[in-house]
Amino acid sequence: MTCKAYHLFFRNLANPLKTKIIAELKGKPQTVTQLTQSIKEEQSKVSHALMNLRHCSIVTSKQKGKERVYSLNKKTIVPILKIIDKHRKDYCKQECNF
Amino acid sequence: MTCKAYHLFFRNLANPLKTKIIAELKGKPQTVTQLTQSIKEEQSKVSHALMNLRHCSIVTSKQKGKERVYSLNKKTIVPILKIIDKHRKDYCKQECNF
DNA sequence: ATGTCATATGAACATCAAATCATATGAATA
DNA sequence: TATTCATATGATTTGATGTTCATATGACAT
Repeated sequence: MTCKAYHLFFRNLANPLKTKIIAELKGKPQTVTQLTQSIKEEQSKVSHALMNLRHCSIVTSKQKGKERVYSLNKKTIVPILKIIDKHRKDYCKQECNF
Repeated sequence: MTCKAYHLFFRNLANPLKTKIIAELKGKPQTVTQLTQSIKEEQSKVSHALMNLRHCSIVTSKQKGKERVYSLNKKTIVPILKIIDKHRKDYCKQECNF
């Protein structure tokens, strides 16, 4: 089992910043600036994170004027999020608040 | 979204050693010694990895004489592995061999 | 063409997790 | 209870990953 891209994929779900972004994009597609505002993180952090997410096809982007709009690739992510929720219910106790 | 246990959970899937162990245990429950042999990794590495996996309820263990047998918590993991496979097919190209 | 807004990139640094190594615990058996 | 086999644990080193900051690119408007 040595699929680099595969491990990169899950590293995104192991990272608070990236899951914050995923959660935000679950609501609606957003530009980088919108994201930085809604999750209150620095622009370059967000851009770096989005780059990783894009490489793993977790998000897609399209140019719109001088902005770039990022969308969640729901096809792959939504089923995973469901399992996350289930697992959280089963095994995540009081220390959780998301 | 600040669930520590949740991110710990996915860190396991982001780690080659731990996914190797998961893949091995998919076949059948095994002792630590069996695992170290089948995946050819050091005992303490395997033990440390198993501890993490256990904390996240990805594996369970039961004592059997002086050995300890580890089993995969298939209820949670199998659906995730299915999504992994699908994602691999969709987005993982030639650089993958697992 | 220049300026401005939006985003991306690179390199240096900081942080955290994994590997390592030595040792401890625990169970069984003589 | 001393010994051996099996596994776990702790401390340290190492290595990878995220953060930061400064700067570059790119698109649009003037």
